[in-house]
Formats: sequence, structure tokens, C-alpha cells
Amino acid sequence: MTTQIETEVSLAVSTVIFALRPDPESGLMTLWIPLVKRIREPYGGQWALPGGPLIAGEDLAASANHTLERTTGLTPKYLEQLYAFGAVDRSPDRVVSIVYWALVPSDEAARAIDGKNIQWFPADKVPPLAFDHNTIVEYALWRLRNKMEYSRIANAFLGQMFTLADLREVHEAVLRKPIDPANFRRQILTSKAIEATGTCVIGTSHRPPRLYRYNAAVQFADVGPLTHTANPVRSTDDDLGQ
Amino acid sequence: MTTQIETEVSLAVSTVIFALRPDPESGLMTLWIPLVKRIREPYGGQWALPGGPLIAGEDLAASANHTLERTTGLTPKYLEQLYAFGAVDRSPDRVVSIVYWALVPSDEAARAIDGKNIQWFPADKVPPLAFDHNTIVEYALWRLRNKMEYSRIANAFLGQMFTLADLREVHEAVLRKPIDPANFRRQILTSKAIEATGTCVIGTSHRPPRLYRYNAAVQFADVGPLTHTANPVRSTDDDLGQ
DNA sequence: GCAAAAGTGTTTCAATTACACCCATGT
DNA sequence: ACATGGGTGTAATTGAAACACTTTTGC
Repeated sequence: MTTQIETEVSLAVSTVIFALRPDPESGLMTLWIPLVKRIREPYGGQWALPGGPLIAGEDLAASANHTLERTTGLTPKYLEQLYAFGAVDRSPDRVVSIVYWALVPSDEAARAIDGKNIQWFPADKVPPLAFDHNTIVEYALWRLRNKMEYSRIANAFLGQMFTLADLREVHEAVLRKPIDPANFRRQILTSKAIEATGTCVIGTSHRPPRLYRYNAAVQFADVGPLTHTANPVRSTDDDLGQ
Repeated sequence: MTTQIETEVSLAVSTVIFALRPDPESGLMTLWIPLVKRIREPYGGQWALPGGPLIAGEDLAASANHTLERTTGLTPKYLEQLYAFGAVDRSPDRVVSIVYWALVPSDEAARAIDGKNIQWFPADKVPPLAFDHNTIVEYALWRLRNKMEYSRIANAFLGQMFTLADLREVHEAVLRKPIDPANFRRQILTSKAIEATGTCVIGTSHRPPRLYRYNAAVQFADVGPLTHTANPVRSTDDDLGQ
């Protein structure tokens, strides 16, 4: 155990975790994120993004995964680096935060931890947060919505099998606009992003919808040379942005 | 001056700097980047990206600007954060590098510092670099090429006024493919990204081309809530992806 | 006049959009 | 039968691409 001159710059990893839940008022699906209540200064008592200091032996994405597991008990189906925030004045002490964003399936999110010091909020109506975390949430939201349009991340909110209506509901919830079912169907199918399983859902009060699965083989056009996710389910792409 | 327990994680900022120069063989414009020769272990004697440790009182982008000024004597017209690289095994000691990418105008790049310990290389033919810097350069190249197609960063390679042929040459050099002049003209002009100055270039052996200027007022569709550049010339957008 | 690049016009093709309409099931 | 969402068909619109053609200069 050695000591050294204080660098005064410390490194933290935080994560913006997205899940879909019905809005208590409208009943429509919307994005929710979990926040933790700070127990110490600065910003004691205020809500903040889950996160913590970077451990020496831990990769950045691994750190994000661990805070996710610790705070929500969930495993993300998608995890990607968002941005490194390092303005000198973003905290009384000098902290550079490397922020990730994650998507968790709706069914898993239902059994997430929800306690006194951790609470889920609609992503578009978060309270005033500690540090620059409001900016970070906004940016993560923008990135998610942007990426939803050219990428296949919608699958991360769903299980192994799903109907086209399920997939469309995810898009509509994230993008907050209705989507024509007929055109949506064609776009998705011609992109080869998903494939029919041959099975159907029975017991509906209408024509039984087919079940589809994610087509792991197909890649998108603008995939980057990096796979930013260090996770069970591959994410197929990055930015464009990135 | 206090001391504390060694965190074992240190923070560095590096920058991938792009400029356009003619290829010595083909004579065509191509992307070049400056690299510095490492004088100490690890990877002593090998080429690496310019950069340095993050100073406590300095913003991330400011740090990138300073290394840029120090190593090349140049001021970028565009600067954006690329990614934070933090794999445990990317260096013998634990270093997290926050990497930026920058664009400098061709005319400025001509009078850049070029010495024994700093040298420019064609971006597509860099030698084996220290650490994971080859991966980083590849990723920066991908991001630049990707962004060139939906954003207005091409202007960062040019001066205040330029002809459509100049602008097209930038696109062709970065994307490494010929572009139809007629269609390029229409696309750019209908996007309102540039506007005519009313002046022309004279002395050419053909019809005098009009001069255009960057239209600062116009924003692009998918601009992010963040301005990632902390720089003289505004960059108008972020990722898309990416 | 000729070469060479600037600039305009036109045709074709592919993708998106809007919307009409049929299908299969439960009640 | 009929309500409901699943699923197919099609015409209109938009934008990209390909390329012929005209314009303006220097030589």
C-alpha cells in the first residue's frame, strides 16, 4: 500500500438505466430511470444517478454493470458508454464521471429493487438532481431516442420472443409518437433484423399474432470498429454518432 | 498539499488530430495524423497519440487543446470527445484515457511542427503504436467518416471562404470515393449549410467558381443537447452516434 | 475553337408515407 | 354478426443517383 501526491482528480462511473413501465396516469408505456438518494455531502438528500468510484482492477463497463447490479438487482441487455463528464466546476471536489447508459427488459424491471433510497422516475420528469446529472439524463435520453431510429436496440426492452405489436410499442414509447403498423412491419422485416419463429400467441380476442425473434446474424450498416458493450447480449453497433 | 491512499487509477487525455495533405505518391488529398515518439517506458521509442495526464484545474477539452497546441502548434477548428478507454490491461499501470478527435485546416497544418519526436503519418497507414492506440485511431477514423456524411464538419478543414470544389474535395478525401459534382452541389445548397458570398475566384483556366461561406445560423436535424466542443468554432452537433 | 471545370436540367429508381382493405380470432 | 387488432396491397410523394447538356473562362 503506497501513498502519493494527491492528484485531486478522481474517477467515477455512473449509469443511466432505462426501463419501460406504464405511466400511472395515462397508462401508456414510458421510459423510467432509477435514481439513488445521496446520503452525504455534497448534494446530501438529493437524487442522483447510481454509480461509484472506479476500482483499480475493474474495467469501465464492468464497473457500470456492478453498480447496476448493486442498486437495482438487474442485468442490462444493453450497455454502452455515453460520455465522460469532466468540467472543473461540476463538483466541489474534482471528479471525472464516465457515464454509461443501459437498457433493461420490462419484465425484469418489474421486480427491481425499490426502496427508500432508490426510486424510479419517469425519464421525462426527473426532479432536480445532484451535480450535472440533469444534463446527463437529458443527453442519455437524446442518445437513446436518436439510436432507436437507426439501430436495433429496441430488442433490449423485450424478451426472447415478441410480437410486432410489442416491438412497435417499444418504439412508440421511446419516440413518443404513433407509428403506422403496416409500414413498421415492412421496414423491420425488410431490414432482416428479426425473423419469424413459426409460433403464435393464442388467446387474444382477435387474429393471433406471430412471434418473432431477434436475428443475431444481421448487422447494421454503420457499425463501428468497436463493440462498446461488454455484455451478455451483443448490441450490434455504436454510435453514429455515435 | 495532502497525500492519500494510492488509487492506482490515473487519468490521461489524448487527441487524434486530423489534417488533409496531398499523398506524396498519388498526389490526392488524404488524411494525416501527427504522432509523438515515446521517450520512456512502457513502449519507449514507439509512436503514440499526443496527450498527457489531466491537470486538476483543467477541463477535459481544455486539456486536449493544450496538448494539441504543445505538440503541433495548431488550434483545431473542431474538437469532440471520442471515447474513454479504460480496459485494465491496456497499460502496465492503470490508465484511463479520455480521447478527443480534432480537425485542423489544411493551410494551418502545412506550418505544423514536424521534428524528430513528432511526425505526421497517413491516417490509413500508421505504424504499430503504443498501448491500444491503433484501435483508437481506427475508431476515430470511423467516427470522422461516419460523421462526414450527416454533419457539416467538412468546413473545419477549410478557411472562411471556399468553392464547392474545395468542399467536395474534402468529402472525397475523407470518404475516399468520387462524388458527383452536380448532385453534391444540390445536396449542400438545399441543406442551407453554406451560402454564397457573391465573390468569385478569378484566374482559373475555366469558368470562375463562386465562393461560399459556412452558414452559422443553420443547425442540423440530429443535434444533441450537448455541445461537445469547447472551441472557437462551434461544431453544431454531436453524435448520432454513434 | 478547344479544353476544363462550373453550373443547370432531366430521367430513373428506391424508400417512405398514407390509407384502403382483407383476415382470423373471441365474444 | 361484429369488434379488434393482425396482416397485405397500392398509389402518391420524396429524395438520391446517373448523366446529358449548357456556360464561362484561359489558352
